[in-house]
Amino acid sequence: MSESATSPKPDFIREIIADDLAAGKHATVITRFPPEPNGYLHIGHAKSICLNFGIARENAAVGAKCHLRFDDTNPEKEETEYVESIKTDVKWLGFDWADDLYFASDYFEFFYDCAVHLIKQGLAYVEQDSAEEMRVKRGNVTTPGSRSKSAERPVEENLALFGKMRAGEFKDGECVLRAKIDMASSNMNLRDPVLYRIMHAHHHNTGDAWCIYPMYDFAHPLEDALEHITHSLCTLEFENHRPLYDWFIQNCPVPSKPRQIEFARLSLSYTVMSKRKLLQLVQEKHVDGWDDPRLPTICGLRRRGYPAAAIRDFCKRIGITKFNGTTDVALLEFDVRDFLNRESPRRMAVLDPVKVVLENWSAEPLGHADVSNHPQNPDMGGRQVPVSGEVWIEREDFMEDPPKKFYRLGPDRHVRLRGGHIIHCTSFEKDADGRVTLIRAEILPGTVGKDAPEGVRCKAAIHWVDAATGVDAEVRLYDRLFSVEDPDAADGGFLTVLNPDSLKTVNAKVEPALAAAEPGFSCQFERVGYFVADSRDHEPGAKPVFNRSVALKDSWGRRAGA
RNA sequence: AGCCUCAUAGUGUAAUGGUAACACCCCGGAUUUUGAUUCCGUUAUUCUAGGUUCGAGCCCUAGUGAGGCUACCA
Repeated sequence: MSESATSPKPDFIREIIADDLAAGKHATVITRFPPEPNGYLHIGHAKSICLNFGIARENAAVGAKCHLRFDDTNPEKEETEYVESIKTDVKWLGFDWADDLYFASDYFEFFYDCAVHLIKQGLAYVEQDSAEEMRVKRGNVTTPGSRSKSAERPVEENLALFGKMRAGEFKDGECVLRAKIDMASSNMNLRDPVLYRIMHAHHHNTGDAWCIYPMYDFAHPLEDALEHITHSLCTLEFENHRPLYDWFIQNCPVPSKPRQIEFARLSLSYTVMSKRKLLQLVQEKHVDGWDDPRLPTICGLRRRGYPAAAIRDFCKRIGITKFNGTTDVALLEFDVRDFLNRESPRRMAVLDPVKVVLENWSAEPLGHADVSNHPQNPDMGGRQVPVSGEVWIEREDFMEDPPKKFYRLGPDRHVRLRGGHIIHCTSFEKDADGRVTLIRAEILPGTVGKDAPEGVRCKAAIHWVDAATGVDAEVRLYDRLFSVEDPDAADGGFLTVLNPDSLKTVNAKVEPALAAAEPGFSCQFERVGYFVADSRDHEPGAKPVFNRSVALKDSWGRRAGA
């Protein structure tokens, strides 16, 4: 069992698609995930990826597909590094574009032809007003805009001018190509939008072949139509662009008529999701890089130990609507815990060790303890953990003066070493600061695999690591993701870390079986949380490094270890 | 201010015009060789006001609140 097998909720988009299919409007479904390669993917993109690739997968019976298309129409912000990272992350999330990998920049010639077509129809013209003049003449939401003299230029002149734009005879910003639609429209997007601007810039894909680049509004519908996309799914902020999208589909010589449908983007509590701010965090080195485990980037979540299947489960859980809300990260964390709980083997580790000396060990010495890898799933088998007369236990599992409902070790108390004996604490030592330095205890012979004998009160089993064979491991601790104090502050917003102690490193004792953990291996450290062998730092043969992934719930009303 | 979109427990989502529900979170209980898991249970919901209708979360009108648009970004 991996990912929960529940089929996705039939959201409004899937209903539209089902209706279109039933009505014979399309023989199949083709969707697309169209990122601009100007940054790394984050959990918000995962929602879109799961939607688009998910729909394709669900309609595989009619040959549905989902394209991966890089919307690379702005050479200033795009880099090959981002293209590669996006491919990696989409794959890691468990999706496959097969042969359908495209670049908007491969369609530049077609876009150009469409522009020429619009000019010939009298539907586009070369504007020589400056950006500032254009802004002023565009009017505002209450007052209609007005056209410049450029709009009256004859077709032949526009054609010649546009040819010169392409030929590089103008400098950046000297002129643009605009669609001729409606300067009085209540929809600002229709007030003669810019189609092409001049940029003498190097493009990651087309190099220096072009010095004019198409705008998103113009290029996107053409890209969709060219690829025979049936349903073009995008986020809510493009709602007002749909009339323009349809206008281009209507007025350009395109081979198909895609339909744009909008849904709400993901917003997560306590989390920065804007590409701009993520970029800032990375560039200003507030974080370790794009894959810093505190970041909500796909690679960050991966390094943090979030399974791809859990992210997919989460995307199913939150559904698709047009409601603009903020999802609590608790929903995400639940799916991660839920998946890890089912899939991760259990291992023992001690983060803050105190030594326990078992003074009567020779009364019933064990070579090893037999421990189940997953008590709820016997199929995962068990393992033998070496044990001797000295073990490490967690400091917080011993209390000198325990409160009422503390069930673990204390003076003259009993507790079970998981998979081993029940032990009885006989004495302990403290240093000058009152810190416990050593615990002395006795094993109760005959209690391995047996209930506590009559009269012995033992309600808990604690994890431990054998002092003789335990392995030192580096463990990186962190809890919450990054957050912004005031994202919309007048000063541009201050980026703050919710927990400044995040990402601190401690040295832990782990059982020998973990020393050989493969990168990406996740396990549950009993009563402490889920950990993953770091997928980036951990080199085979080196000392293992673990990241704490998601804390277990703690019965004291907080997250364990928080 | 004009136009567009949205509004269901604390959070995310369901509900051919016909008894408002599921999950998460929270709290309580049972089981437990992980204070986890599992199981059971508690609390709490249709933004407001009108209208249509035998009947409205759903349809209509107005209001309120939230988001988007006034880039040669996507």
